[in-house]
Amino acid sequence: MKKKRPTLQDIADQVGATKMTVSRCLRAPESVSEGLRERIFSAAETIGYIPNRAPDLLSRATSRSIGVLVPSLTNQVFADVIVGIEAYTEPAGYHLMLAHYGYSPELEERSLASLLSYNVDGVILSDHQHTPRSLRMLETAGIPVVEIMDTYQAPLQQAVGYDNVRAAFDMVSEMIRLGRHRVIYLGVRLDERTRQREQGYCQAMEAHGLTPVALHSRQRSSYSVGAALLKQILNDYPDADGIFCTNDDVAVGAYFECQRQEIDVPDRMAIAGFHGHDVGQAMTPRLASVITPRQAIGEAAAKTLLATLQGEASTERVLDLGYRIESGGTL
Amino acid sequence: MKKKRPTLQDIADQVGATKMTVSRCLRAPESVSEGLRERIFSAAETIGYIPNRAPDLLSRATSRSIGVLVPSLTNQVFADVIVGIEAYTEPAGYHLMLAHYGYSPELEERSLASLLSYNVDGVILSDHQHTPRSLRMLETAGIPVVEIMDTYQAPLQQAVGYDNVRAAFDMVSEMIRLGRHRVIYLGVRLDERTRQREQGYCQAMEAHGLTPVALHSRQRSSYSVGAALLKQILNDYPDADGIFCTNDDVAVGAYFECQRQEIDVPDRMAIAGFHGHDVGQAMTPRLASVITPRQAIGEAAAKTLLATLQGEASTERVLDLGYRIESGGTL
DNA sequence: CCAGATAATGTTACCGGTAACAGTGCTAAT
DNA sequence: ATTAGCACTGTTACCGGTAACATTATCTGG
Repeated sequence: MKKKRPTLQDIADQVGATKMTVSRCLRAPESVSEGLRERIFSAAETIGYIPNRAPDLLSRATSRSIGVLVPSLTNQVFADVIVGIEAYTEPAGYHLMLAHYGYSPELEERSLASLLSYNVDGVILSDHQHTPRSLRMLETAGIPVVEIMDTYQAPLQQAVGYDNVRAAFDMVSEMIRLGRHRVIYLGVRLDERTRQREQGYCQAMEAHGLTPVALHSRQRSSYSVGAALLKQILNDYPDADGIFCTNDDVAVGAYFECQRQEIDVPDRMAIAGFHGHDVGQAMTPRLASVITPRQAIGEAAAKTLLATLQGEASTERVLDLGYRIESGGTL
Repeated sequence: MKKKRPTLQDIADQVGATKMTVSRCLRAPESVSEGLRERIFSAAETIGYIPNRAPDLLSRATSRSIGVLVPSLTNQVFADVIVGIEAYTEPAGYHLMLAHYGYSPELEERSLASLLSYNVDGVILSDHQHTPRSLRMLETAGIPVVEIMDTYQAPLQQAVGYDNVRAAFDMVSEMIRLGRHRVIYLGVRLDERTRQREQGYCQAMEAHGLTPVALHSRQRSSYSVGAALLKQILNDYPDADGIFCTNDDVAVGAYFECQRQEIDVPDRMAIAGFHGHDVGQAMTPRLASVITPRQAIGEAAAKTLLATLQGEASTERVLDLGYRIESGGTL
């Protein structure tokens, strides 16, 4: 026999009123007479009342929660995004329901179903690739959806991000401009964005009459993958003079390997990463990278979502927050 | 006029049955006649039914969700822990409700109240310092609680972690054993564990008749803080021959600064960190660090919590998962 | 051929807040 | 004195599943 947790009724019993009055008192204290108000508050305190979202949730008002789906929680990129989201949702009294799906649309579907079963008021998705079922669910749920991390051409509803293809194009163009002509692309885990960046890389190379060469690893991104890929390059493409990595982890890992093999960076090998994470920006030489506005993306996505929830008609469908090419000291 | 999302009743209407039958069909298909079963499933499909946790939540059964409170989402440590937790909760059909509190017990209280209002079935806390109100809420909520990241002497219910004081003591002892006698402690953001590690550091120094010196930064942990603190040491304690950092970020930042100033590591300056993150373990020389079982902590915490929820009496209150001293190449 | 088991479905009530509406008692103005 | 008006409190119903119980149809064995 476990004692159940206190309800409004328990407070009401204590002060000799109805739960309706108690409810009112807690939501609009001034609408209840002073004496009663004091007794209600003190009873709530001593009894240890904890508000309960469940009824609200059931009567379809609002769950005051936002579902956030990210491919990975350990990826620093999404940690930054989440911080940005929270910066807006927390003050607004919204709670985040976080789930990750390991870059798999099928798992995304599972997680999405789970989130929707909690009646989230809106969702933020980190990809544009969704299963037909996911699309169905989102449609029938009838809630605001924001897709982040790219300027998707045809967002479900709204998108916030930057142009991955163009960012890669710009970075590789810069490398070529600085005299690199045998730049190799390093990709890991073939997700959407890795492909887009490869596309931008290829476009830049071809625009300058150069031959694109891409190396991939199936493993998840890590420093050691970067190191392994660099070794492979030294072996298979000994005349390569630069690498453009799909993210900073790979780039830093490759740089560490260069250090070990006493390969001069950037003289012998230029290295560029993506995202501009702390490690790369703190080390010497500073890592060349595409600095992406991760936190700003989270903030903008949350802001947009909350605005939509407040019924404010959203003007634009795609919000491009851009990026910045940081040449650092490795080009 | 927005169309509301489909309910069991909608399916029931479609197939000419009651929602009770539909409910049964979805939960135990074999208890419904074959023909009806098929019609129900196909109706559910075409109508786009999404399960709804709200009623369950309200009728106090189970929310099938676990609240997880971490001080920071960007801190790699907790990302790892969360992955460990998910590894257990996800297959069990539990959803995580994540919140962070920026190392502030007051914010922890706020977040906790929010989590409890969603009727989470259990909570995992990353600290042992709680406000009186938080303690009250946990008590009245009457749900399982696991405190992680240390072997707290007197856990609220159960604790999973490692001994921060002893870990620091062991690492510093190792540094002293290797001939370092003027080791300095670098702490950031004075949270509980930073203090515990300082305590272990002091104990080790004093045990060898050495004078402990601690430097602190109020800022949050980062590579640049590590670099800044190292500069300060070179200035204020020019004869220091080693640093023990409260975490790897600070240690790696300090190492980068040594590189810039061409200070030989470890000959002139030994560096040790805490947690054994990827960067430190991937770089050359490998960073000396206390390798903590972060993911295992998450797994064990989730496992314990789920076991308690299943009514299995838990034997031990404190689970010590230990740590490992990695000497790397910086000692 | 019927009692009684068995399978399949229906009925009712409940969880805990709150919207909507309905009092109740008092003051103030006609 | 009557009544409108206001401040305060109470009553009822509802949200959507499902436990518990009731009912009906079907079947089986003596």
